[in-house]
Amino acid sequence: MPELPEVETTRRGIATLMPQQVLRQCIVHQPKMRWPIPSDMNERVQNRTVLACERRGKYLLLRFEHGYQIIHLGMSGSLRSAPFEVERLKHDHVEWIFDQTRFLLHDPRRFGAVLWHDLRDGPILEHPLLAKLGVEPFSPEFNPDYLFQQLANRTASIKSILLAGRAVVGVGNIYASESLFKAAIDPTAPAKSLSYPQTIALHQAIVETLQQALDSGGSTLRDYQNATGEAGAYFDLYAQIYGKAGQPCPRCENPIQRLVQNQRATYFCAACQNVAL
DNA sequence: CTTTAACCCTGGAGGC
DNA sequence: TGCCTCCAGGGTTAAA
Repeated sequence: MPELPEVETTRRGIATLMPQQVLRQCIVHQPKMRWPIPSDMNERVQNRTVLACERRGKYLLLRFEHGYQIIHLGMSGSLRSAPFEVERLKHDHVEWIFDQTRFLLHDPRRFGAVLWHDLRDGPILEHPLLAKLGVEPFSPEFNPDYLFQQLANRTASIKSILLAGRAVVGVGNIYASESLFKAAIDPTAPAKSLSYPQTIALHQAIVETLQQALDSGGSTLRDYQNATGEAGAYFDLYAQIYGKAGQPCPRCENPIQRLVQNQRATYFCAACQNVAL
C-alpha cells in the first residue's frame, strides 16, 4: 500500500491531529518488526509533546524536543486515527494514545519499523537509514541535470537505479514502471545509456506520475476514512500498465508485458519502450 | 566502490 | 472444504 503518495497523505492526515498534542502513551503490542521496536520506546516519549509530523522519503518522522520516532510502513503498513471505542484489530502493532484520540499502526507483514533517534546522537538526517537517501522528487534539487549526473557511469538497469532510491526517493515499484512507460524508456537499459533528452523525459515523467498519484492517493484515503469498506488498490484507478500484463497498451494497443528485475515485477510495452527481448 | 541475491512476514488468489 | 504454489506496492544486508 504505501507508496510515497500514500505516505505523504498519511503524514498530512496525522499532521492535522497530532502536533502540539501530548503523547500520553505509546503502546507496543508487537515489537517484532523489520527491526525490533526498542523496549524502552514508551519511556522515551511518554507525556512528551509531538512537535511536528515530517517525512523523508517513505519514512515518517514524529518530532519531539529531544528526538524523533522514525516510522516506516514497509510493504503492508498503514497508520490511521481510531477513536477509543474502535477495537484494536489483529496486526495493529503499535498504539499512540493522546487525550482526544489515538493512532494505530497496522502492518500484517511487519516489514515496517518504529525506531527512536535521540538528538544527542546527531541530527535526524544523519541517521543511517536517512543519510544516503536521494533527493526528494518535488524539491528543486531534483532536476534533469542532477538526474543525468546520477545516472552517469551506472551500469545497472534504469529500473533498479530508480528503485534503489539513491538518486531520488519515492519511486516505488509501481511508479518505476509507470514513469518509464510514460517516458518511453526501456526499463532494462543501463542507466548510463540514457541520452540527455531521455533523462529530461524521465525526470518529467517521474514528477508527473508522483504528483498525479499524490492527488489520487489523497482522495482514496479520504474515501477510506469515510467509508467502511476497503479503498481498494488506488493505483488501479490511474495505472497505465502496472499489473496489466496481457492487456493492450493504452498508446499502441500491443499487449503489455511483464518481466522480473531484481526480484520485482516490471511492466512495459515492448513497442513503445523499444525493448529488445 | 558497484551490482546482485537473500531475506524479513502474512495473506490473498488460483490450481488441483 | 483443504492444501499447495505463487505473488505482493519495501529496503536492508551480505555476498560476489
